Amino acid sequence: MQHNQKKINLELNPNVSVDCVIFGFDLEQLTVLLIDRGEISSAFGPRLALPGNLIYDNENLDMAANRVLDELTGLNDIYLEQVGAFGDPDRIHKESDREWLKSIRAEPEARVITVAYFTLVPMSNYKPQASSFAKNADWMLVNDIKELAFDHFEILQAAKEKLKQKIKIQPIGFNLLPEKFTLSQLHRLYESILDKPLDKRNFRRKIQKLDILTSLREKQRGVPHKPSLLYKFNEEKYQELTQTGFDNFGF
Amino acid sequence: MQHNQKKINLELNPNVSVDCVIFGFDLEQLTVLLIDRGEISSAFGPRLALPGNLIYDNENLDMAANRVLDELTGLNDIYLEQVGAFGDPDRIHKESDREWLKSIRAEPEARVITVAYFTLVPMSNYKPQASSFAKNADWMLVNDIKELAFDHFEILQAAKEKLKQKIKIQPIGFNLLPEKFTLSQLHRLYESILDKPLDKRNFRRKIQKLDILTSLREKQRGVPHKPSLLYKFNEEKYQELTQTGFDNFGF
DNA sequence: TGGCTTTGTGTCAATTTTACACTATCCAAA
DNA sequence: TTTGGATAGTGTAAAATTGACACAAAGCCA
Repeated sequence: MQHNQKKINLELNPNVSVDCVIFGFDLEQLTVLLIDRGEISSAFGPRLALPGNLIYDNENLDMAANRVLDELTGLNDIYLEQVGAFGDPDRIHKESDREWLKSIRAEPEARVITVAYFTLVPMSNYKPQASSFAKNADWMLVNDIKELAFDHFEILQAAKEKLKQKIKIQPIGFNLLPEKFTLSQLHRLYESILDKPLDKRNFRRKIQKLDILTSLREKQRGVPHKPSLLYKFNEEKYQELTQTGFDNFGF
Repeated sequence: MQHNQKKINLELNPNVSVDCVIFGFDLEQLTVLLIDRGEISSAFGPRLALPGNLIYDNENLDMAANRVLDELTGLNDIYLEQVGAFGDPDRIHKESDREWLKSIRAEPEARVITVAYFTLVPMSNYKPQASSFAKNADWMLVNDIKELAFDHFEILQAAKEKLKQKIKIQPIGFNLLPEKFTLSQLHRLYESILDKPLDKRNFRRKIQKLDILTSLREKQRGVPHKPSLLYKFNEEKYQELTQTGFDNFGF
């Protein structure tokens, strides 16, 4: 999908940007989509950054996040949720970041507030294609990331927290797992996001009780061990729970 | 440094504002602090708005929120938590809002993204004093508010949700109740925020189990009914719970 | 055939939740 | 002084939930 540039032909707003934290899951590990800013930024600091850029004056923030993500990585039509606004005046303090901004911005010294968004997608369905000022765009293991441009590492931490909270309150997985999946895969998904081990039997019990799974009369094939039963989501229940949530606490 | 930033730093950033949702509690009901924008805005729409204004180019968002709140209402030194960013291009769509902006802004038509903050304070300790473009500033019952300037009603709803979430996860009340308070007062506090009745006995049991209350050997005086025992917070435990939270769910 | 790997399953004790009703104590008014 | 009005304070039993824990079953492969 190409965005119609005629709709967005006003000026860039020099003071507001959006950044996207796109988490990916490949049935094994949690990753995040980063762009490589190339040589210019490499002299003094990290080349990697979250995909993000200034917004246009006439687009809303959600649209801007989707547009920017598309422009830098080719991913589009993704539902994004807000993490929050980040706007320390000195968030551009690394020398490498300043140099790089000079190469891509009309007003590289302008004060910028950024609004961060996040989501979680199945890696296999989204093959990033770098363009614009992104020299490369690829999934990186979340737990391997130590440093990022600007305040992006801080934003990543905040997004991880949001994701952890979200998974405790809403079902996630519909789009992340294949249509037919095993309970072990769902189990690994939760462990990856919460970043801690969960008891197998207790996990299964809890999930079953939510009543969002339909057991298929079908087994895994070709695995060198006992094959797992396959399940699919009960879409109706799933949607319902997405609305109501399954908050457990609460006076 | 290519050019001198000092001039710019003293200017308002025309594109970014902050708005504050200050909830108040008076041992009875939940209120929110609003400003009256006066006659200019009244011809076509609501006069009431959340306290908010543009940020300066060299202040961070948290500081800006505190400054703006102080300037408009006289309240200061309040810890504010972020709700999120709101930035529809058409958030200034009411005629009354446009007219009003013309009277206070250098660039009344500029696209503005606002970052909303919220907190909860004891009403009795904070007596708002309107100044700047606020003609008046006062506490209004949250449940009575039907309409506000710009997208402030939407912001208020979001802040209410955040507050509900927060109260389920962290102790709130230390600053809201008098040093010595009754369990009924704490009970009303929770009911006001969650906006639903809570069973008295179950509420008391749960609170007691948190072990943050110290029972005093002292009774209420002068009430026309059985006097309540007074309690105070165990500050140490309270601080601890503020850090760790008391999340209950969770795999 | 045996070994490797992962699946799938049940129970018990401890804790937590929910629903529910009556007596005690103070003030004020008669 | 008595009475009525108002709120405080208290316990229990049934149901649901949590957490800890171990072993047999099923498929592949060498």
